[in-house]
Amino acid sequence: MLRISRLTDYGTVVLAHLARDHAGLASAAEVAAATGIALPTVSKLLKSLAKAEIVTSTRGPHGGYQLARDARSISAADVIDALDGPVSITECSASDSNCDIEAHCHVGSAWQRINVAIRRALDEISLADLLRATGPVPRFEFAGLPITVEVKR
Amino acid sequence: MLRISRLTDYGTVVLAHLARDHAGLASAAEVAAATGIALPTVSKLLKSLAKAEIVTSTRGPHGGYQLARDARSISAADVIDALDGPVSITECSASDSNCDIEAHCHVGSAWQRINVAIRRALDEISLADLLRATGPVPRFEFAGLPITVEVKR
DNA sequence: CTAAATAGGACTAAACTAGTCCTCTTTAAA
DNA sequence: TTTAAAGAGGACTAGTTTAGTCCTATTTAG
Repeated sequence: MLRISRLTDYGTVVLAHLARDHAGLASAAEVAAATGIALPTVSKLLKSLAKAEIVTSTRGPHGGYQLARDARSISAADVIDALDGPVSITECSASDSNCDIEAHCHVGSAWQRINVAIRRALDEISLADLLRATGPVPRFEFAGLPITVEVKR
Repeated sequence: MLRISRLTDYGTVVLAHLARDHAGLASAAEVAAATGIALPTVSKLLKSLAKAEIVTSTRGPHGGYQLARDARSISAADVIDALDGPVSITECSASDSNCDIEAHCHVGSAWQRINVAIRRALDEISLADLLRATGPVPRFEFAGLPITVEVKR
């Protein structure tokens, strides 16, 4: 597993549409038509994204949504935060840790370190990067060893 | 979200116990007592880990489990694969993609690139690394920019 | 032979997710 | 000033997933 929710995935598709069609306002209905995602779902997504200030909304006739800032200033982490809640790889890396086995746990900090690293990587990936069909594959390092990235399976 | 399941988290705790207590066989009951995780759950975890050849099992009285190989040769990705199924950040990055909106999707490859990168990072983190309470925080790079890792929120 | 241990899988309850729908508010235009 | 197009906010439901338990079979040391 270790996956983002389908809504977050759809969210990036919706944002991608707004970023491409950067002329201005697009209504939820327009986005739904363009992306093939059901209107109530698009509407829900855009409302969440507006609340997170990733898009701005305009009410009334001819209203709609548009990106609140440049696509390069919107990170994958922003989108995940808005739609899936904060990234935390384990329950105990979330703030309200009430872990039953904490007293016996010898691995807590390790997952948290991984979490910070993934988090940071997602912070650095912008919507603009997501839009580029081709481009550099992210590179990771661990413990000082550079790692070249290839598809493995 | 973007989190591993609680079972996988517990799995690392169980493996940590086996790695620390490297004298040899430990029964599921012993591990349960040492970790504070309920016996049926520990048992289930160890069965899955045995199937994935991360631990070896010995039946009969005085039987139990032990690591199948050195803790440095067991990666976080191995554990996640065994307990959570293969890592794939979105549904369509899994092999059996049957995405309804594929025709409209402009972001597919991007998540897959992120997925590969996270996957690769998890491949490089060993159980031995997880056990070190302190140690280097993983570093990531994206698009050639080195990123220093700090706790951000 | 017996008992300690794992193997395998069925099953249930709880939690979470996705998706829909309803009512209210805002606002442009007739 | 009225109307209708749009978003805001939230309640609700169905479906899926996950966690956890339990039962029966198999293996094997003593």
